[in-house]
Formats: sequence, C-alpha cells, structure tokens
Amino acid sequence: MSADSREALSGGDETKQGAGGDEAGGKSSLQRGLAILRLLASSNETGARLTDISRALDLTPPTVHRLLKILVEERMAEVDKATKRYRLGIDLFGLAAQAGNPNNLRDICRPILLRLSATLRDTIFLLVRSGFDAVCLDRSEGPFPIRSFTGDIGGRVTLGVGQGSLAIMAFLHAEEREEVIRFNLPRMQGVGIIDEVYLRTEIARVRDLGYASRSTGLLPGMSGVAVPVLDRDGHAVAALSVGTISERLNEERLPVVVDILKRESAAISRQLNPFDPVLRRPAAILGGGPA
Amino acid sequence: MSADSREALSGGDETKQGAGGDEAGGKSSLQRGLAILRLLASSNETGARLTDISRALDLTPPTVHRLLKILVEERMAEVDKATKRYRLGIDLFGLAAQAGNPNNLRDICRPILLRLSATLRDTIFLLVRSGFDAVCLDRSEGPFPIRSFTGDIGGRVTLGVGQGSLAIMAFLHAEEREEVIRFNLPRMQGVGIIDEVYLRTEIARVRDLGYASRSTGLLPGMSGVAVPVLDRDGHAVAALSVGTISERLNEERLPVVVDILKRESAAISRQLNPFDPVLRRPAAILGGGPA
DNA sequence: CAAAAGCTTCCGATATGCGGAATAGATGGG
DNA sequence: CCCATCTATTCCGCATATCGGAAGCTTTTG
Repeated sequence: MSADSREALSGGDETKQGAGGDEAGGKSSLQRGLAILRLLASSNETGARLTDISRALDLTPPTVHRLLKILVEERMAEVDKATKRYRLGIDLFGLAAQAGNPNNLRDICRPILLRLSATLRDTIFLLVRSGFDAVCLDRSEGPFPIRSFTGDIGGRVTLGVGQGSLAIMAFLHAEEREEVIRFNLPRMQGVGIIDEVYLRTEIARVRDLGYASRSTGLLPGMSGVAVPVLDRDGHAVAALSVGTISERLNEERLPVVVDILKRESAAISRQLNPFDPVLRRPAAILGGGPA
Repeated sequence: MSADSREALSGGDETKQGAGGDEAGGKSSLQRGLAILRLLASSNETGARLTDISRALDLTPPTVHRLLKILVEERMAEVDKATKRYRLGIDLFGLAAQAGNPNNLRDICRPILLRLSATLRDTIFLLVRSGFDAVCLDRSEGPFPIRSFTGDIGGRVTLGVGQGSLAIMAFLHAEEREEVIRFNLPRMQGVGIIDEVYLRTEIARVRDLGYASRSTGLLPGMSGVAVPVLDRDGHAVAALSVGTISERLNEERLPVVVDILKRESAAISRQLNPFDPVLRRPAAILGGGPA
C-alpha cells in the first residue's frame, strides 16, 4: 500500500535533484540532520537502523551516529534501545502543533472536517498550497468502508494534479497561476493534465463552477470533488476535497456534496482573518494544565 | 496567557542548563537550527524577525540568516516576505504526522478524545511519558465555557506534577519509577509534591484506585482526574486526563467521570499492540490521493 | 564457535560554519 | 525630503566543528 501512496503523491523528496536520487541534500549538518528526520518519517512504520540511514543518505556511519545522537538529545528522534531502531521523536509534536500555515487554519478546520466526514461518510482532505505543490494539512476519515489511504498528512501533490489542487489553482492570483502553470507543466509527466490548453480550459471551468470534479484518471474507479477555501479577497488559501469511489459521486449526489462543501468552505472563510487579529482563539479564562 | 502556560508547564527548554538561560544549546549547527525552530514555535502567534532570533538565542545575525535560509529551503520555516517575519514551515507537518510514540497512539486516541470531550463537556488531554516528563500528545476541548488553555500539544510537565503524570508514574515499572522519583524530586521546587514519603503514598493510592484525582494546588479552583492507559503488561503507556474547575469534579460526579475514563482507557489498550503487528491501521482497500 | 554485520570511539585533516565589518535596504522622525 | 536608525544581507579570513578512515567493541548469523 505504501508503494501506491508514493506513486500517487510524487515521493515527497525529489524536489530539485530530479534524476539524482537519494543523496543527503546539501552539505551542511543542519541539512543532513533534517534529511535524517525526513528519512525517519518515511520509514516510521518499522523504524530505521543506523546503517539503513547511512546507506540511504550516503553518509558514513560515524556521521550518522553523531547526528542521531544530537537528534535524540534534542528529542527530535528516539531510539528503541532493544532493537536499535530509530524513529521520530516526541518534540516534533510541539513544533508541528504550532506550524499552522495561515494562523490556525488547521484548528479552525478540524471540526468542520469532522462534520463533513460524518455527513458525507467519505474521507475529507484539507489541502493548502506550498510553493508549486499542494500539501495535505489534515484529513478526516469517513465511515464508508472503502477508503483512500494515500494523501497522508504532510503529503505533497503537484499543483494541477487532482481536484483539490485544481480548486486551489483556479482561485490564485492570475500572475501566480501563470507561474505555477509554467513551472508545473513539465513536472506533470504522465499524471494530471499535460496539455496546456486543456489545463487552462479546466481551470476556467472550475473557476466558473466554483468547484472541481472530474476523474483525473489517477486511479480508475476513484473520483473526487473539491472546493476552494477563499480569503477575503476571493483568493484560495486552501481546498476542501472529498475522495471516494466514482459511484458515490454520480449526477444525483454530486450537486448535494458540492453544496455542502461550499457551505462549509464559506464557514471557514468567515473565520479566517477575523477583524480583530488578536483574539483568534476562543477566549481563554483560566488555565490548569493537563491536570 | 502565554505566561501562565510557561509557568505551569516548566518552560520546555531548560533541560540541563538550569540557571543558564536562553543560550542556543550546544554548538553544532544542527542544534542551533533546531533551537531556531523551537523559538519559532514559541512565537508562532506573531512570528519572529531575524534579529529577534539573533538576540534570543545569542547568535550573530549572519549565522541566524544562514540557518534560516537553509530552514526555509527545507520548508521547515517560512518567511512572510512582506513583514520579514519567520514562522514554522509546512514540512513539519509531514514529520509530525508520522511522529507517533508507540506507533499510532495518537490516531487511535483521537476519536476517543473527541467522544470524551463531548460526553464530559470538558477538555481532555492525552499524555505520554518522555524521559522524566509527561508530554501532551493531543487534546480535545469540550464545550464547557471555562477551559484550560495551558497544556498545548507538545507541552511538557515534570512527571509527578499533575494528575496525569501521577497516573503514569503509578503504573511504571518499579525500577523506572524509582529512577523518575530520584531524578524528579529535586526538580519539583514549589510545584507538585516535594515530600518523598507523601509522594510515594500518593502513588500507591493512585495505583490502588486506578485513577488520580486531587487538586495539586497548581491553580486554585482547578482540578483534574486522570487514568492510565495500560499496555498488555499492565504498564502505563499514556494517561487520559480531564482538567476542569473543581466544582465539576465533586463527590457526586467524580465516580461517573472516572468510570467513563476507565472504560475508554480500556478501549485504547485493546487497540494497542494488536496481535498482528502489521495491520495496525484499518484495512486499506484502494487509494485515490487527495482527489 | 567462528564470521559477519552493525554500532561506537578515536583522531587528524580539512572543509564548513562562524562572526566582524561593510553594504544595502527599510523605517521613522525632524 | 533627507538624514538617522534599525534591520537584513553579503563578503571574507580565521578557527573550529564536522567529517570519515581505521580500529575496538557488541550483537547477530550461520
């Protein structure tokens, strides 16, 4: 299953090197350390041993050893003393909990995702733009028994591939959209729309309808609908997306789903950039710690 | 409100330096880079400028600049071009989403936390042990209007301070517990139980009752109840904890709350370490990406 | 029990990261 | 409008932290 995921989500690592492969990015120890963290993230089910890392990143064992030692001290990584396997450490939680893109988008959307997944019974994704990719910021799985397990939190898709990213692209600033199209067209080899004219037509259509829905043919039998989440200027800050089997998005049900998505998206927009930028979280009265 | 949080949660940085202060930890650039990330996490509401970081960590601007450049390239940090303020980057999501302590504890507990916060109407915390501290792995806020805003995800408390960590301590291996007591007693200056004999009595009591509940006097008017989450061997892997105002944990309601917590804790235990270690997540059938 | 593979420590050479100083840019006040 | 001040960025020589080979030590494998 992991293989499928990788394929659909474009690896996640090959940002610039393209053909190169799996070198440990740059040469600074900070970069190397982060590369190790990334590797640990990708092998988290099982954990990774020192030599695994050493080989995968093309670093000598002593180097990896020293970096890991630091990472463990800093609690960014952990060792299972018994198996000598390394995994990600607990302090990453503390960081990621604060790493909201525009403010607390994720927190704001969390209850809405839950509502949506309960109502629509399918898995809901929250995507945001990051450079020339869309990133899965959060997701909530619905009870429907056939579920999509690609699109892990943190996973990246090339902007333009998939309904969610189309929804985002359609509501970018015009110049930004041009930039993205220029940059991404060459990257969309095999997946997504590779014909520029067709891509522009699609984007116009999405912009017109206010939602994106079409089987991109990524995986036969699966379809998706997505609506943008707009800021006050009408530009996309994110997208809400549903992925499910095509049968569940037929002519009858699709308009209903779109309608619900649009309503929730509007609810999110209303909470974004509130007029008072200070009190973004609900009013705190008193604190007691984890009791 | 941030000040309160810091006070109650023991800063989060002063691991060994004690009196030292806010130096950027060790001297490796990896450590410095991570220190920057930590700083960004703590100032995420507003973001931090280069000189802020420079001053706070006692690093020269060029150094900070170079490190930040790397972090931004690696998407661990982001710059708001307009305000020149730095915040945490989106790739931390990808890391943290995988950084589950024992496997997917957090994912497993998420729905349970939600249920609990809805049922009990108060904020529920999920705590795990990390070294000599307890760490807030997740939390779910209940609708009750007086809420606790300390205990951010990723926040740390000295093991022994608060009901959640007592619940964990009471169900550790005996040797480990001794080690924790030895190490933590000196750290519990002013907060928590500073008398060893009393601490041991309390722990025994918690072990006996199967839950911890007593106002530690951390914040007047606030109380908490916590139950351990046990693994197959009966040792604590985590704790579920409710924090609320003391009135809501009176003699009448307390047993009810404890009962509910215990039931949910047992439900979690059942899902931990399943006999088949492979299929930890619910069965995936097909993937479609974020559609 | 021997052999192999993995982990850890040591240490010298060198590349890497550091910070002072100078430049460029932004901000605000006179 | 221009100057003063603060901040961000670039440059460069020095020093040091980092690297990796080699060797000891531990664990796994056959």
